[in-house]
This record gives sequence, C-alpha cells and structure tokens, in this order.
Amino acid sequence: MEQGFNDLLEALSGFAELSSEARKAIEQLVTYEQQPKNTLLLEQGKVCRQLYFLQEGFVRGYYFLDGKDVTTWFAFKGDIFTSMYSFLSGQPSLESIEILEESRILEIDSPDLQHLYNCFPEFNQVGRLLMEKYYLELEERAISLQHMGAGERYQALLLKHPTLLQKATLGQIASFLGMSQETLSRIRAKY
Amino acid sequence: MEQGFNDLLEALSGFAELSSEARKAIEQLVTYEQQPKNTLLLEQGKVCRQLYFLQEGFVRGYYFLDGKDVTTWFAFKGDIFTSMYSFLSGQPSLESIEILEESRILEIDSPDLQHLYNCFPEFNQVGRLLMEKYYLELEERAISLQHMGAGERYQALLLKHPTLLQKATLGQIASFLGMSQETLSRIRAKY
DNA sequence: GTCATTTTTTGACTTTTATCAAAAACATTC
DNA sequence: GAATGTTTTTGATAAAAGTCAAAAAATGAC
Repeated sequence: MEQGFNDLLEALSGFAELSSEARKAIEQLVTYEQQPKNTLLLEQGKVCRQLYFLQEGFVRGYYFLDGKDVTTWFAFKGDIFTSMYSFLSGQPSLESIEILEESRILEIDSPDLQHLYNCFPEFNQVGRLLMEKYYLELEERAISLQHMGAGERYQALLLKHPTLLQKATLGQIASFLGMSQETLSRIRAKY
Repeated sequence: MEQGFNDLLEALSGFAELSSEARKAIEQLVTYEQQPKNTLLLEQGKVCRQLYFLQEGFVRGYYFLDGKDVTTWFAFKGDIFTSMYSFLSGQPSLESIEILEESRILEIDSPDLQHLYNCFPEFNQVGRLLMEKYYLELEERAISLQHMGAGERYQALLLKHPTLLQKATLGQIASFLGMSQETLSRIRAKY
C-alpha cells in the first residue's frame, strides 16, 4: 500500500471510523498525482470535478478581478481542498488552483465520491464534518474581514499560519487579507 | 400533525429523501416555540445547544465588539439557523441570537440531532448538504468583504435580499456589511 | 560574480471610510 | 398632539487604506 494513501486515511479518521470495506473502496477510487511548482491544477472557467488531498506541498486558489490577482485560500500539507463552489455546484469555476511548491496530491472525482456516499451512507458523516470544519474556518475569516483593521488581520494570520510568510509572496498574502501589497509591506515594517 | 412541522419537512426534502421512519423520529424530537420581538433566543457566553428552523419571522445573530453591536447574520422565513460555532464546537457562543419580528420556531437539540445521525446514517446527507449550502453563502460574503467597496457590497445585498431594508435597522445592516452606519446612510442617499 | 527579472519597500498623493457631533425625521407613549 | 426616545441624515474632520511611480532588495540564470 502506498504511503500517501495512509496519510489520507489518517486525515479522514479524524472525522469518522471507516469500515475496512469503505477504506478499500476509497483506495480503489483515489488517484495519485505529483506536480511541479507553477502548475495550474484547475483553470478558471472549467468545472472542478476533483476533490484533492495535499499529501505534501503548497497550493493556492485565486482569481482575477479587474486585472488583479486575488488569492482566496492557501492549502497546506494534510489539507483537503478543491474549488468549493464549482465542485459542489457543478458550475464553471471562478477561481484557478495553482501549485506553489512541488506537491504530491491524492484526488477523487465527483462521481466517485457520490458513489462512496451512496454505497457507504455513513461516509456522509465524513463529508458533513469536513464541511463543518471548513465552514468554521471561513466564518473566522469573514468576521476578521468584517471588522478588523489591516494590521490586526495580518497579525491574526501570522498567529494562525506562521510559516505562510516564507512560502507565499507578499502580493498573494496581501490580496488574501483583502489589502494592497503596499499596505501589507508597511504594516510588516512596523513589527 | 402540526403545520409548522410540514414546513420543516419540506425544507429538508430539498436535501434528501427521508424515510417515513426518519420523518417520525424527527417529529418526535422537534419542539415548537413562539417568541415575540426583542426576545434573546441565545445569550453571548452560553453554549448553543439548539438547531432552529424559522417557520415564520425574522431573526439575527450579533455580538459586541469594543462596545459596538455587530450583526453577523440574518435568518429569514424558512431558514435553518443556530450559532454555528457554538453549536458545532460545544464552546460558549460569541454571539447572541435576537428575535427581530415575532417568530414561530421549530428546534431540535444537539444530542437529539446526534441521535438522528446515528439511527439514520443517511440523515448525515441532510447535514452535509446543509453545511455545503451555508458554506457557499458564507464564501460569497467573504469574497464581497475581501474586495468590494462599501457601495458594491450594499448593492449586492439589496439584490440578494430586497426586503432586508424594510426589516432591519440601518445600524444592523451597516455592521453586517462591515461599514459604519453613516457610510451606509450616505451610500443609500445616492440611489 | 554579473546581469536581468521579479519582488518588496518607500514616498507623495488621492480616495475611501470612520468618527464625532448635531440636526432632522420617525415612532411611541401618555 | 406634545413630549420622549430612537433612528437616520448631514456636516466637518481625521484616519485608514489605495494608487501610482520609482528605488531598493532579493532571486535566478548564465
């Protein structure tokens, strides 16, 4: 059995006990992919049909707005990610997904995931708990955008992801935080 | 059978087919509550153990920050709502829930909901799809806070909830949009 | 190591939004 | 309908953040 797959099972086991049948079924449906830096895993305008598990590496989601590159999320080692809107709705994705550091990825496509939900109803629990977790993360982000100043948002992010500053460019972090690159640069100079 | 309960079943049937056993179990666990304007359904600092269905009325979630009242969400007729963070994590709620218009509410408490998940594994699908829906709504909100100006945020909100302006106060809407009341008042004067 | 490219910082200036204070409009109670 | 309280608007000013442009620093290729 492949190493990457064990990492995935471990991540999932945080959400629910999986029967060995379910584990086997997952293993058969999941595929492995290794991608170098700068690869576009998903292009804006295409439907995202995959749910990804980042075994190793670093990835972001972003889109263009008025010619500007706006990062909407970062995925770290061990994260499950996708273009949520497109994956859930089946509509063309507004965002692209870019590999920022060479990454090892496991993926399952949408029909196969539906198959898992159908064959193993208890697997819906994994999906539900995963969505709950992502919801709470997003809520934190929305609240910080709603009422925190630029400096506070930056500090909160650093507290949560101390390594991000080394991994992403200033522009990526700034747009993720909803501020201009110059503002972030000036904020950073203060600390 | 009570009228309110049918409304709930109808709302849930948008997410999954429910067996008649599941429907019966839900009916037995759900309780009805009618509350006048200005009631606090949940107080900041207490754990929120209920998931609510708003059969009729109007409700908001809010909290105090630096002495200011910040609205985080509104619930309309037919919505399912709760203090998500507290309900999912079991931690004391950061937000309070206030009835803004006399409301008829159906509710189920957390242990009973867990019971449904356990006895009817397919019920997890309802939970999953519900979380997916709420995630996408929140994502829209986060994106609008991340890169839209105050005027655009207001217009987007009006488009989505044209009735909100009649139901909530300016201050509530302004804080929900992440801007001061004065700014919203001036924006509104322009249209 | 040097050159070219990209990323980050700095400066001057503008725009947007917040804040404080007071007036006006609107509701509510008696 | 006068008096009271609340909500909304308006005005003046201040603070925060954005924009544009150029310099400085860091990175990468050869």
